Amino acid sequence: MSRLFLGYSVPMPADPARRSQESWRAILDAAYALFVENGYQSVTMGGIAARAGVGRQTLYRWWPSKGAVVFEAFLDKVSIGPFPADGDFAAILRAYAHGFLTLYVDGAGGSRLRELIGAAQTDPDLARAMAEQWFEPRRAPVRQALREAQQAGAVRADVDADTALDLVFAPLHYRLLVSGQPLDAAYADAVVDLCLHALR
Amino acid sequence: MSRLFLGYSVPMPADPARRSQESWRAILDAAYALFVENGYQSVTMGGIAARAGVGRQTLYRWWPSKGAVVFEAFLDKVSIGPFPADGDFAAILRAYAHGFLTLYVDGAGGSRLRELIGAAQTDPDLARAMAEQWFEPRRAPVRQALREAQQAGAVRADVDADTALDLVFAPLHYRLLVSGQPLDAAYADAVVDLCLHALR
Amino acid sequence: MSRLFLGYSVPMPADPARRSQESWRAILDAAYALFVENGYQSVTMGGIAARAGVGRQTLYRWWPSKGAVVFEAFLDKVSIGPFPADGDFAAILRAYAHGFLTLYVDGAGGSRLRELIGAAQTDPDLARAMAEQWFEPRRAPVRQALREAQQAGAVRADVDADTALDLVFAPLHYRLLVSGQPLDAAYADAVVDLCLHALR
Amino acid sequence: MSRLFLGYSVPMPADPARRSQESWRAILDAAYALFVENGYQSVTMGGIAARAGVGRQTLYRWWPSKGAVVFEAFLDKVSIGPFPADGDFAAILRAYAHGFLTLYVDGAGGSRLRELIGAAQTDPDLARAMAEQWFEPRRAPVRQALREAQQAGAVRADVDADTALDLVFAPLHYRLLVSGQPLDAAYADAVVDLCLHALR
DNA sequence: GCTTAATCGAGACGGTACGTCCGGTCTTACC
DNA sequence: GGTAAGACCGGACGTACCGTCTCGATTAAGC
Repeated sequence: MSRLFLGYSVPMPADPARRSQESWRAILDAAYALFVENGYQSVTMGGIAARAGVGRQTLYRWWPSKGAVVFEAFLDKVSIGPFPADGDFAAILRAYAHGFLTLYVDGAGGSRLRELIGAAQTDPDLARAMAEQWFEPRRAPVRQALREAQQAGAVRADVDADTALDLVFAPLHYRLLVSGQPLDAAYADAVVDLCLHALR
Repeated sequence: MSRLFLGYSVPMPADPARRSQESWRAILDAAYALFVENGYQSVTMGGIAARAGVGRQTLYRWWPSKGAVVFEAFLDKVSIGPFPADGDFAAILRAYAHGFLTLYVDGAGGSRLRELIGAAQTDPDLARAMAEQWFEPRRAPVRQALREAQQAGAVRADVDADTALDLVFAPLHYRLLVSGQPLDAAYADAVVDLCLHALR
Repeated sequence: MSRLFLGYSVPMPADPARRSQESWRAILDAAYALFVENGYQSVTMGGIAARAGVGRQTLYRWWPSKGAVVFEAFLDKVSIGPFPADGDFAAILRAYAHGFLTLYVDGAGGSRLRELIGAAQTDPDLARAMAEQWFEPRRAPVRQALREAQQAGAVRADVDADTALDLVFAPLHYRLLVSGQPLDAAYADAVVDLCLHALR
Repeated sequence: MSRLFLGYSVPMPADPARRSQESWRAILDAAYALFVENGYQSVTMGGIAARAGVGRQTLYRWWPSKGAVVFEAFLDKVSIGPFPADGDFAAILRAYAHGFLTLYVDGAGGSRLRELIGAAQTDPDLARAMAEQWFEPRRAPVRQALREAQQAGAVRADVDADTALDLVFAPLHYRLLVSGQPLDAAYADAVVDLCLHALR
């Protein structure tokens, strides 16, 4: 038997109700602190356990890998938004674009997200967990707003919603992960404008 | 003293003219083979050296890290294009989009590129090298074609060229690296169409 | 408060009358089976508990250590003798020598005794328990017979009884534990003969 | 291919000539110090490596187990004798008996030997190594002296030499390892006297 | 019969040692 | 001086047990 953890399928580790809340808290705190301070690479299972004052086995009992712990710690600490979810579609789009931008550029943990995405390239479970737990929840309201705008006739109805969403989310992450070119407010605005133009 | 290697700054390791061509060849072949067969994570410096029949020190003498060797091996083996560089801008854009798509989806080494990009998230030297040696050379001709199209009046002149390029390159990499949604020809076409619409 | 267990002094664990007879039986059976099958080293408290279908705490409640459980299981299962306790002293000596020999060479649990003696070298409690519960009960009748033989004038009276006993018991255990030389019936006979010669 | 180490058969670890003399010295010193200070049980491979300022892998490269390291360290540090090897057989016997006695009772490392013998009960390689490298070299001169005494007619010629030797060596080790009764000079003398009586 | 307390199976917990793997440096002998 | 070979120190890995602890469920006495 097995259970799902953030999309991970791991051997059933008995009853989650029996796990120690103190240890769980201490582990997430320690993992996040080490992640933010020194970066993903230098986080180690042993280091997290030591900082949390916890046995190493306790980590392995509840998480299958370093990526899983760090990502759960990330989810536990980092939030984005909330943003206006109704009203002008253009404003919604702009709010989200600037929200991501701020997170990636300013935020302590946010600016480390790219390292997590990097780790996910060789860890399919982490990749799935991140897609489901982090990205999709942030795309969903925008997708909803887009559909409403399409029904209202403010946006072309012949475009697949996810493809349209990618038009604005993708460039931000492309600069974050790939191109190395500047990622700033002016760029976010330009992308949003082009996107709106494409969708009109 | 130091020299530049693919953007890496490494301590000057004596006279490059004296390096063994056989070893160099064997190392790149071994590194690429291991990379394609088992993935980036499981490539090790020792493994490359053993497979190449080479001393471990020889790797460290000429490359600063695993990422550097593997990326040079990748550059050595994987190519994309050439694509038509003049004529209809839309056709050029489409050719490039499909070129990347094919590489990432079909190609042996190409489908491993995402792992290299992943590694680059915690290795700034590798990130710079990849941006300069891999991505920029593939963007340059498209940027040139875009500018000519702008001068010809076929494309809006009030858009920054790199931002415009991102509109088509970014979504492909976003789906590759982040979203987990399908990356196929229909998507590439849709993205190109939207992009052209935005730029008209 | 504390109680004595086979020479161990352990914290008093409440009322022994309340202990579960089923668990006690199952534990001794499991411990002995694991000991005989895989040897002392590979016996673990957790392994015993699992095989006995018993909680780990139940072991720790009634026994202070692995050595204590295994030795009690050993005592519970392994016996030697009885041997003729009166009559010719030489015959008694020979009977005991061959009894030990058979146990060590043939017996399932007996041939594992050397491992228990080994463990006792770093566990004073186990050493004491073994001396009192295993070795002394087997020496006592021989000592008694020796003293009677001394009084009857069949054996020199100027020799300390324990020293004399050692002359025959020691070589058997020396070959078992130390020298690695063959331990067989011919050797046992030779030792007994020499011993009798020394004591005449 | 493999090589012999103190009777151990281990996978061939390349050229012993290349091993670091400094590390080798530091390891034996550290192992012996920890052994004498805290006892065999509490010696760990990691502890030896740390105290020696050596990588853990270096231990595993050259020794197959804790027992092997500690025993080599023991051999390196602990000596016994030399004793007079010719002249009166009784005197030789007495010298050896007192030599062992002194080692086991007084000596720092010597009094730990029983723990090594204990470990050997579950480690056949260690048992063999100890028999060949420690015990046999100490028995050999006495065996030689015994044979000369037999030829000179001072000792019965109808007794197997090793059996006769056991008569005096065994009781000392029996009290050390098994019986828990006092091991002192008076006992050693009594044993030697009885032994000489048996052999006359 | 009811309550109360100790024992039971189960298993999570903080630790410690294991033996392996790899990173990056160094040494040696050959070319 | 570059090279193949490989020993070296360091340190992270994931596993196995240790001995303690907490949890309900069960059981057995004493009221």
